[in-house]
Amino acid sequence: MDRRMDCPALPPGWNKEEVIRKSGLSAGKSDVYYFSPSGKKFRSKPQLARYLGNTVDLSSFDFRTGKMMPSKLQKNKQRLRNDPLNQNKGKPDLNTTLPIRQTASIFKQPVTKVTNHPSNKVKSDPQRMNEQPRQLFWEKRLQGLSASDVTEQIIKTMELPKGLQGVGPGSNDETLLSAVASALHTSSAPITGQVSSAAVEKNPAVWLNTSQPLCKAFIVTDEDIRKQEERVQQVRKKLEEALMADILSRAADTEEMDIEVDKKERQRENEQSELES
Amino acid sequence: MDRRMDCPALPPGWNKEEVIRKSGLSAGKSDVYYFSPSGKKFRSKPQLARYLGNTVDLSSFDFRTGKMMPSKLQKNKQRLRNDPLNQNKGKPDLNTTLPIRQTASIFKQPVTKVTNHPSNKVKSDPQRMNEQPRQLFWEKRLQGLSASDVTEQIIKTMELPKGLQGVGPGSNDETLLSAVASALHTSSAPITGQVSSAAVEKNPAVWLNTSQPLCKAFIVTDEDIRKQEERVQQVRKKLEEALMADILSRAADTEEMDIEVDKKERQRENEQSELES
DNA sequence: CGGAGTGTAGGC
DNA sequence: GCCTACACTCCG
Repeated sequence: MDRRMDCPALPPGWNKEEVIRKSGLSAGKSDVYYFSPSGKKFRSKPQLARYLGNTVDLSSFDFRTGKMMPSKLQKNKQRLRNDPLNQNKGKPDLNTTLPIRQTASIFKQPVTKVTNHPSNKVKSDPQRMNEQPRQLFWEKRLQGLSASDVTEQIIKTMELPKGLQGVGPGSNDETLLSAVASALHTSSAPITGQVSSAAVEKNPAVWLNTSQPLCKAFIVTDEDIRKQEERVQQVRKKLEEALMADILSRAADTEEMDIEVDKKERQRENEQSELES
Repeated sequence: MDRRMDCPALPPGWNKEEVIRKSGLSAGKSDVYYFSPSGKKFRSKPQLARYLGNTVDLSSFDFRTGKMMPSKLQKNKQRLRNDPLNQNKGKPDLNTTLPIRQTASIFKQPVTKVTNHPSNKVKSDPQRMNEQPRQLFWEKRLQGLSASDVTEQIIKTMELPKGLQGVGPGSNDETLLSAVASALHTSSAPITGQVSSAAVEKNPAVWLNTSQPLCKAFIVTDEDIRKQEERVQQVRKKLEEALMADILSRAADTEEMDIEVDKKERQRENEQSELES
């Protein structure tokens, strides 16, 4: 297969290509590439995962074949296979698994799960635990960047509440947004802004709090909170509708696949009990 | 140790490097690599042995530490330890072990051992048992190659007896030598040359004997054999002198090591008998 | 396509 | 269980 083929395991519009090496020590081996709907080329699973973030779960995705391989999941959990409590074949149990926040953040976002059992934990990214030293005004490196969705359309910038104001040289609405967004993604500590923002301008080395973004301290009113809750409700409703439509449109394919998987698993189990009897 | 170090157990010019794995499931473990004088990288003992052939005896070589470990030799012979006949600590017994021809051939050379017991065998390389189809005049691919020793010094070419003459297009002394040497290394059949060498030039597809080198048939006289025997005697004497000098120069080190090994073994045996009583 | 770095089957 | 030996990935 030397030409681009559809790849059913990825979202619609993604293609896969396999190119055979013609010479050298590795002649006859092949390289696999994926192409996003907009044509961007991907050469490895980490590269793909970086791009898709957690919009797609690639943990069981086999890059070479382009298929989901349930066997890959067993790497960290050999234990689960014959567990009688575990009849849900590979799908995570939403009642016992801690979820991951479904944003497009480049970092996994912890979710606090509140129930009445003391053993509940918060998932968090261990890579973030060791905080690194930072340059003063390091957020200025983010100037000129803009967000885009998976089809590479640039997402229009966001209106920030009037209460938020930047701090530091050359501060404007764009850098303010970057600074606040970065702070939300890179620390789980509360964001309070720079307390002594007048002093910061005069002697940043002394007065800048590097664990806070380049924005002045601000007040969040009850009214702010109520408005935000309303917005979240609306967006969730839209998400629900989109997910329902997607689930319905895939139902036929998925059902076929599940039936095949079930058949094979049952067969294997039968063979096993025959051996044991 | 993350930088290339000299490795005294191997020929001069060989280096050893140890690299710690930085990430992944095996983080903290290390990989050991060797580098030939020309810079080729070796990642395992079998790979090293394949390259060095029998120019170096690696049977007691410990790949991870880069040292000769006499204890490694005891793997196949726990039984011999307390044998009063066995005072030669780990050196192979030349009376019972079949030797390997000590040439620099890239292939192991079988040695015929003639005694009066019917169970004696000839060692041979199983990789060579399946003979491959060959191109006519395939030896021409060897043009321009020259032999070099382990320190990469090019070895000056060899005077061939006047009786030997090439056959085929563009034949000269260099290709003749390659052809004869290859034949000696790749087949254990007698080398007789091309019988109908005039006919070969006219229709090689019909008259060329591909299992023989591109040289005319020749006569080996008794005189040739006597001269060659004399040369072999002389070279063996030089080899004996070199080996003696080497053994003497290493004696001090080796003795120290052997004493340590013996001490530990005796201690272990004492502990063992105490446990058993 | 090469090669450093990591994964991993199979031997002990 | 750990290690050896080599396959493979990923990125230059």
